[in-house]
Amino acid sequence: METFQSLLAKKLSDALKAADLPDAGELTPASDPRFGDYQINAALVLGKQRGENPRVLAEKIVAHFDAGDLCEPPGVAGPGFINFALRPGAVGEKTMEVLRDERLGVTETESPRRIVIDFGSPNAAKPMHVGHIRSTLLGDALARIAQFLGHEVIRDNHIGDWGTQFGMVIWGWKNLLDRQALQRNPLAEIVRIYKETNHRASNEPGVREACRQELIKLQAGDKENLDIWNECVAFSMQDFERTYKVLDIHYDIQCGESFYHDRLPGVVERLLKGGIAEISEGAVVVFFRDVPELADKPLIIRKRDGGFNYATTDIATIDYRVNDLKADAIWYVVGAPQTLHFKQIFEIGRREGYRADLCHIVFGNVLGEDRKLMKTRSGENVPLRELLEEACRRARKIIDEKNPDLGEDEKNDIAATIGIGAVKYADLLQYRTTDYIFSWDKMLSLHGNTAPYLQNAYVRIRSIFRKAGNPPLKIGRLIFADAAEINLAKRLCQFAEIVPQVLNGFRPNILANYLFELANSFHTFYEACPVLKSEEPARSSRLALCDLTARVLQRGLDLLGIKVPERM
RNA sequence: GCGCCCGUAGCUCAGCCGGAUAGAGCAACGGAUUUCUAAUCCGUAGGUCGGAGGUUCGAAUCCUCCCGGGCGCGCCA
Repeated sequence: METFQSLLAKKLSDALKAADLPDAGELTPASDPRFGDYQINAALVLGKQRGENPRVLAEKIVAHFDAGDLCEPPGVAGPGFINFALRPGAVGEKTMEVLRDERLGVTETESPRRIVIDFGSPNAAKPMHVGHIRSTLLGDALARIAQFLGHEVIRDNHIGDWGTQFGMVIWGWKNLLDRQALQRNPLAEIVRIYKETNHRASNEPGVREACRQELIKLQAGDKENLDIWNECVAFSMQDFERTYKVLDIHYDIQCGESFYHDRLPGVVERLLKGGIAEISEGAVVVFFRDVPELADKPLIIRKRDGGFNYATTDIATIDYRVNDLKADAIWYVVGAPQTLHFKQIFEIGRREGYRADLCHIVFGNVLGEDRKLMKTRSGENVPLRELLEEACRRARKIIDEKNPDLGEDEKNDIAATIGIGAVKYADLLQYRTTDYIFSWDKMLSLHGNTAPYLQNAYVRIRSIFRKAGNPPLKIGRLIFADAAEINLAKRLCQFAEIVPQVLNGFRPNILANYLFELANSFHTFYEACPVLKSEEPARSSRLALCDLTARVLQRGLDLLGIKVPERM
């Protein structure tokens, strides 16, 4: 479906051609409502290129512009902007078109790609904590949006299940394990033995060496150690799954580090043979002498002791995703500290001749309200499950105050929808690279740009339809008697313009912001325009606007991984 | 030392491939409620966009330097 933006862009292109000018500038929403709905700076750009007066050029373009029924004849303003104001009739028709469209006007991409999205990636033998939340939420949202836009998405959980920590876990398992505690809470017991072993290993050289030996045995395929490892990983996965269920996160594949274990020797051999890697000080190293930025940043892919490290694994991972999964693009949703690492890894990918589009999608830290990395009072990472439970608990408390008559089960369901939604929305609302200050009070606030605010707009609409007995929509034509109605309609038409932009720079925050503005426009409409009490044909028209608003809110929030309640 | 990221209203943040008078939310202040859920709406006030130069008709945005904060830089992941 064409958007207003694409329609205007076409007409503008025609006008430029007719005026014997090349395409230039960018058609954007008007920076101020006083300038209309859209604007373009083409005349300014062309004026600069050709050394001509931009206002004269703008007049020339406008003279050739065929507005049709779409908009008023465009005006020239300021230094040479061309402003477009949509005609109400065109807004009405476009809104009806969106109303009839399952996809709410969003067209699928013309160049679908197969995209592997690597996000989440917790470490086995440790519970998930706040440090995993941004990668998980951001990756999931990008996956949902890319999929909706018609890409083939493979969500991959690259679990850290083969690190050196398993030497300690296995030693602890053999020497410290409390079987009963394991049965009660497996992951907690694994964490306990890991911590205790870690503590002892740093004080007792004998324990340290014993752990090293356990790791070597594991990597050599020792049956007993492999069994222990398998059990630990299984317990971890169960724990992750519980959290993923709460968060409504789903993976297509979960190829952790261990999946690549037996491919590592081949990777090193190939890179050595291809001249990409060389031996230096006993280790196998890749140098990037011709890349200024990396010239003094070599990458070790096999340690002097013959062991492999995570760089080797990541190269093997690219191999698999490109050669076996046939990925056109791989998106790594991984924190900013690993920027250098991915530059190195991607450069190796290029040297291997891979054409896939490799992106490191960085994001900032989660900070506490003291502006330092978010930790518990005792200085440990905040377990994700506890954080999510706290969100639901707080949401529940507010529901008890606001709507005490709801049933117990419904209250709990709503609390989960609101609490989890609040956590997700607060995170996604912010541009991903900025550090994010975690604040319960802000995200669950009853006021402002929060998930509950957006959910409330949806709930108000559902309430209207319940009260009206869920009548079938009578789709006649829309009536714009009040400014709030046409403003809402224009906003609804913008959904199709916003969604594709999210992938340009990986910015779910622009979708979150759009949804806030939509909810805001709706609330204004809601205050100004009674729906059920109004006479026909306004009543049907307003019901249609309500219905479409609900659908856009629901779909938009769904693209962010957020659910909506029917009541709250 | 080198490299990357960040510095915008009292607070939290948008805006950053140059464009019109720099926008939200919170907090503050003033209004609106016989409610289709006030978890709402309307309004007021609040800024040398860290600083200094430069490019440009035009700079929060691009370039250089400086200050301040974070992170990363060969055998952890």
